[in-house]
Amino acid sequence: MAIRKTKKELDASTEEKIKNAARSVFHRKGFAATRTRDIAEESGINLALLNYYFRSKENLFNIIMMETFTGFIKSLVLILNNETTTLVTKIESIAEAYIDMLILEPQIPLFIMSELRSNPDELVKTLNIRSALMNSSFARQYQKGVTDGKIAPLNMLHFLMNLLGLTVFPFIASPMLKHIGNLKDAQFNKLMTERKKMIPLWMKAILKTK
Amino acid sequence: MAIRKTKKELDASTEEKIKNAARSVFHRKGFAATRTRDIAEESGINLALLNYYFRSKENLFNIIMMETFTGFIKSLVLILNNETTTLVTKIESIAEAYIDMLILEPQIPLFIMSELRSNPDELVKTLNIRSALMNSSFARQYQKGVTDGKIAPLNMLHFLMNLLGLTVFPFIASPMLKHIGNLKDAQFNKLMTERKKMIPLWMKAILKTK
DNA sequence: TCCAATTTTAATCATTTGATTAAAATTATT
DNA sequence: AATAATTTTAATCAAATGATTAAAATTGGA
Repeated sequence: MAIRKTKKELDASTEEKIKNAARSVFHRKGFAATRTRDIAEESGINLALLNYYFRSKENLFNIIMMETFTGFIKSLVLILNNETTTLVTKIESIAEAYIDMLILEPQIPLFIMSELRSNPDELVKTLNIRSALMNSSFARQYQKGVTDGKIAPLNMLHFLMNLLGLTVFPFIASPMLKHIGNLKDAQFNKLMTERKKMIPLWMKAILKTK
Repeated sequence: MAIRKTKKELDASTEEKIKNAARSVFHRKGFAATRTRDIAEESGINLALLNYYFRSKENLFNIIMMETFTGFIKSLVLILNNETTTLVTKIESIAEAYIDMLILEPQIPLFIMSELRSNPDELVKTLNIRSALMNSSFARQYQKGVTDGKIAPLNMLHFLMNLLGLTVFPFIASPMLKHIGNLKDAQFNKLMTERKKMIPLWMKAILKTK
């Protein structure tokens, strides 16, 4: 006999509907420009339900922000901590994973960076990305490369800025870039897909620069 | 005899005081998070004066946005249109000019990109960066380099993304980067200053990548 | 010095917006 | 089916916010 689910479980749980709408609106407009009524409307619920389930706009936002940020960082940390891959493979994985992700959710980087500007690093500190990166397999491979003279002796942060700059920046600047190149979304995405192969080549060239 | 100035000219013109405060607050918090009262307070004026001089928050914002954006693009267009410099020199000039600018005004890129997301390209179209770039000295040098086989055959937009990504992105991601590297402002700026020399080297390496 | 024009202020409006409340509707339990 | 618990709604509140207005103060010119 089929298991009987409660109504709540059946219709995607109102709570989840609100969160999905909130995620969409917050990502698109940011905290300050988002009205709780926007979220209510987009999720097809009564405004009061938002406060019933989440107590406040701020609380709902913090939940979304936390999920979004951890989701964004998780892939990076996972790849950098993989003990079974080479440094070059890690670069390839990051370019591929992030560009795939960002083609699907292009608003995420700008959302995160904008909101981090107002929120004085609380969240960043909580997740402690520093120790996750500095003790990673990648960090050791990078240091060894430098010591062995196979990598130009450069602060690892430069490496990170370069990799993320090449990968993430185009999505942040996409309104400008689309205009300059007269590109539709599909053409822009095609360019980004090309970069999945190119960025590793470029990063290798950078690593060897003296 | 000394020329007698009107009171308006003497005390930096109320209008200018309001604009300066508005620029500062808008750059820091963005349009939606900015209260007209914030601007009034920061400029030491009565709230009504803002509307007396600028009619509305939106109008004042548009003025600031226009000035900021043109200021940001102007350097780029000027350098790329210089007929007397080589392509490599142009790269060096851009890295140097932008990093110098951004060390002084690090909020500008995030401000521009955030606001461009809501404002569907109106402004971008008005300035018509496309034609300014596509007909530039740089564009011709780049195409010639590709035809002569001295530059890897790549869409010029990739080049632009790379140069701006390496130069501008660190300032957009600075809250995260400062945390990861445990950096104070001065240390961060020192890293950025290092990049003025490194970015041209990296870009040259990228241009040769096949 | 006096007057008209400009600038500034204090008070107030109207709307927007986040949040609450009490009642209604629905669901789960007995 | 009756009752208790949960969920949803409509109405409303209070504070925040952009804007206006009428009066006061200041300024520049006659």
